[in-house]
Amino acid sequence: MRKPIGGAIKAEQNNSSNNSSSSLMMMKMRKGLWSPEEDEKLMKYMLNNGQGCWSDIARNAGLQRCGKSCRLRWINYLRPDVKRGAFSPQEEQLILHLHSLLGNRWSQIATRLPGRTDNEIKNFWNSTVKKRLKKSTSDSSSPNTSHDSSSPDHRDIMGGRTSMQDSSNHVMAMYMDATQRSSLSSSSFLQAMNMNQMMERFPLMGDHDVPNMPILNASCYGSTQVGMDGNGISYHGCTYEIFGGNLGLEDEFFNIPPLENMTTNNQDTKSENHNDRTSITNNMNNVNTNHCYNNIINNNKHQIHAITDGFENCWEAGDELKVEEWDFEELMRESSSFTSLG
DNA sequence: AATGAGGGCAACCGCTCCATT
DNA sequence: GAATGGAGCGGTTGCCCTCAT
Repeated sequence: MRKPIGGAIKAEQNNSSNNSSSSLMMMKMRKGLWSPEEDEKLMKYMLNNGQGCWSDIARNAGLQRCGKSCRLRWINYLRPDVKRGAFSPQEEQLILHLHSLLGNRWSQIATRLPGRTDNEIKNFWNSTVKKRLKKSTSDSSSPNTSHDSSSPDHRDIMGGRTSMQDSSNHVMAMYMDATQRSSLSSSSFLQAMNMNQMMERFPLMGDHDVPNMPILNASCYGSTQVGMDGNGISYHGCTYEIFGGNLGLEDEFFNIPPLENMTTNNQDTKSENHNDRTSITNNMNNVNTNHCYNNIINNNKHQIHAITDGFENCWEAGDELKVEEWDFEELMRESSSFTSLG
């Protein structure tokens, strides 16, 4: 909602009939783009006095802005540690990953990307990533794409494809369910769509001849391990493209944890929307470490076949990968270790 | 060179949460 | 317990820029 600089001073819309100080303040409140002078004022004030009550800051800094506006400007633009410029492939990957965990909780995602603001990430998602997802969806829905799962070649590779498709539907349903319950936005729906496509391209999950292999039920979905190379997702040594590839992360793992996590432990529907922000974080901070996940990450970080080892370890151990056993903080440490953001 | 479309991004809006009174 | 105000969050808007025509 960019407005002309200096254009929207409400005083001009009112006359002097209202004499209260608060009204005067409101009358003088400036909106729209920040001028360099305003930036300088706010920056100086913040550096000298530090953060406090934002309405006081606005007043004391001599700004005709509301505290809210000052806060936003500081956080999104003036803060010394704010990182600007294009997102690196690693950052992109981490955003995708975190979004699969957290949905549109941009502030939560932003805390995992040093120097990036929630607004920036949100904008990035709403423009770039959504576009890619849409493109990816339309590409794969095209009957002539190289990923056409109905092609004979593909079918050869896709042993057990039928179950995969059923399973991916399951995932979709699950995801949708989680989406509904957690009030996630349409972007999550898009992502779910994309996840389905991804799942359709993972032949070996359906091919995995392990009795009782719980293909893509909520638990297994939670531990779906996907390796990344420069061109996309690798699974059992096969490479599948997502988002047109080029997401980097050579020889590294990319875990797609279950979105179900986010809700099964938060059945209290009141926790949804805003107040589940904290409950989710707290929940994740308090969960026990999923040893299966840690086995995979810690012991087999750079080996594709480790993925299946991880699965088998899980099921041999008879683990029901309960969603509450998933250690978010641990994951984040691992994530940061393989994304080397800076 | 002119212009229209689309994308990127900064900033506002409305809402909720939380602390204080 | 209710009211109030500040802070923070996600959604949305609309201006500016770039690019295709």
